[in-house]
Amino acid sequence: MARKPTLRDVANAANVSEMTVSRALRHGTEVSEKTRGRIAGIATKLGYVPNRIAGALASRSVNLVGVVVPSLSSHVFPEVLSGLTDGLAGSPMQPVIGVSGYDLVTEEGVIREMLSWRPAGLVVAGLEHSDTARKMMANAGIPVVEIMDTDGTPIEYCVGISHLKAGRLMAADILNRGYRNIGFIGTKLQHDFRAQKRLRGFTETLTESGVSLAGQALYSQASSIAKGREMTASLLATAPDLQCIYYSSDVMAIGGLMHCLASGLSIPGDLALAGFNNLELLNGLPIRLATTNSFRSEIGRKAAELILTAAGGGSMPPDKITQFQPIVEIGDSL
Amino acid sequence: MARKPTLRDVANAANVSEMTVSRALRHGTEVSEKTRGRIAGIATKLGYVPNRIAGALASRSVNLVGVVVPSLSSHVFPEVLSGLTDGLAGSPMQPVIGVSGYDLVTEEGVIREMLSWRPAGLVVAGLEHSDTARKMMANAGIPVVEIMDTDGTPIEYCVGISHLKAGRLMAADILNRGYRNIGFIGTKLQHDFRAQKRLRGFTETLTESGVSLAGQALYSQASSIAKGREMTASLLATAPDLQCIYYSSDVMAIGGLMHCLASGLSIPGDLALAGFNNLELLNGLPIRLATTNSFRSEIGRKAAELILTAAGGGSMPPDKITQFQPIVEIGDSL
DNA sequence: ACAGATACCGTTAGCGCTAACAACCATATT
DNA sequence: AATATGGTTGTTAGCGCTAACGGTATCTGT
Repeated sequence: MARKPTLRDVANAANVSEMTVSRALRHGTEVSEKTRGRIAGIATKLGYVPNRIAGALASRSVNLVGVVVPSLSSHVFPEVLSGLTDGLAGSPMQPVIGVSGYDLVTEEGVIREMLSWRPAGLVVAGLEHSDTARKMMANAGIPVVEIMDTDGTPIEYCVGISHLKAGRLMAADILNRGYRNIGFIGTKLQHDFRAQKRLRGFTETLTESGVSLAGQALYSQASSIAKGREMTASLLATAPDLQCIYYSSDVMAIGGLMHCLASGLSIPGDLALAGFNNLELLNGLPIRLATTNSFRSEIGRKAAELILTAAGGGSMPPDKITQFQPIVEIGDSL
Repeated sequence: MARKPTLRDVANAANVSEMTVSRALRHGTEVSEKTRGRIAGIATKLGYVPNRIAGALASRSVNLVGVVVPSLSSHVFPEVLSGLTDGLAGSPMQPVIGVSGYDLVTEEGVIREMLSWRPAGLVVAGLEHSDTARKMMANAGIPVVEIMDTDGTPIEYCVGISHLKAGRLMAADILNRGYRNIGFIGTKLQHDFRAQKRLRGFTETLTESGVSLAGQALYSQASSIAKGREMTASLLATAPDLQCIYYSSDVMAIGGLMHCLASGLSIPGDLALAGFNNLELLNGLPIRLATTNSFRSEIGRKAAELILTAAGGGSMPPDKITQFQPIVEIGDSL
């Protein structure tokens, strides 16, 4: 009993052909209820686990959806994934998650690996990829959905928000409230293209009003409350008359809030704060931080929907790009 | 050019046998450098992507490691996964992530799905599984590592900490500091077996000192700062003379901290707080919260190591259980 | 009673790749 | 010159499953 039982073992034990077992164990149609039951019993008794590798090869179809995200530790992609999982629930499709680590070379490898398993669809975060990765996805012959971002040219489908616009909207709100001495604190700007775009949109709108960034601090590593707090302190040390700081993420903004709590700065009187993402984490804090809703789970759900209709041969929506409108939540920190 | 190119297409174009192409594209050994280069060129020109499904079926080996975790949104499992990914880096193994949603029935389905792809190894969170799931894993013929928890009987290998002990240690520390009026706030207790065990260990040690829980609040949904804050407020309303609260997670404890900040309670003077996990999130807060280190990334790394040596046919460690010792970080909140 | 429909099950021929072995050639060895 | 050696390529036979089609028995309607 060293070898795992195969379809043939079940077929022999049940005195039917392999095909009958295959039919009985999959849909159960075209097989009499009596033999179906008998086969099912024998299969469980033998501990038979179907071999999808063989099944996929024979049927040339795989019920997997590849999902490639930059990171799992940022609070944002897990929410996208949960939206995607919800959207896939009820269908036979299963998500397979790959992590690119915000690195295009790694991403290319992950995508290549995923495509070699011939998934039914591919969901990838971002619009920026290596040339080879882009070519592979374009020629994969499966639906490809790029998510999170809409500022760029998608390979095929695209679901997300405009981060340029998100930056612009926040800048406009900040300017409207009369702030002129404005700073920015960001992390991972070299690798996080969406954070770059928010900063670009933000500064563009400031410039249009004749305002320029009064201070800026960048950090190459990941966001954290501690880093946000520390960077806020040091930025204020170099630019003491800052009235408002825009952060590349909510987590960093919470760090800013912690600095204000510790040094007795009132918000928004002494310092106004704004983050991005509208994370669940913001609820329960001493003050409602300004942020922008990024529709993470909605994006995941919509991506799942696209993959499912495409894989089901359904008629696809004419517009390849699904754009959600970033919504600024003012909170009490502006 | 509708059909994806196969090994045969490349072989025909290069005027060699399929086998030679297969060899050239995999290890590159047993093939002259000249033809290897020619084949590689033709393969890229044709946009050939190897079909691992066929390869896996033929070679009866798959370089995937299945990983089943209850959730991705809890801050804790992403860290385990990153440790695991690090441990797998440099090997040909790739992790495939499945989410069980803290539900044993869902977990069984996810495990079945994973095993049907015949992975090289399986990593599963927790020691509690359905009977069928347990049987499937035991008969899978691959290395199985249960992680996070060591309080129970593992199927094969097991890497984690004793949550019973973690609860006991924290209780001892709290008692040592003289607290006698002690409460507990927890989430997901029906489904999170490890949180259950911490609570059990905690109350056991209290009982041994003749102390019983002076108050307790449970919530069935997921942890969040907002919920922690809210539950702290309501628990204090029913039990105003509580001196100390033990939370099932750091995130909930942060909520407790937020309540204290908002209502002017001093920590630990008016109320002492303790969480669990030692999340990165704790850094940068106004006060260092007491917590217990749960060695998340170390667990992931060790699990990867076990899978790799088992898959490589290496000699496995004699002890099936790798136990890390939970370390209480007192911080400033006790 | 007989064509046609229906339900059930079997046979054949792969899916695209690789393990295992066989074969060949050039060079080195005795 | 005969033999051995190692490097390089080809051939054969599946891996475990399913699509497509074929067959047989039972049933239906007229």
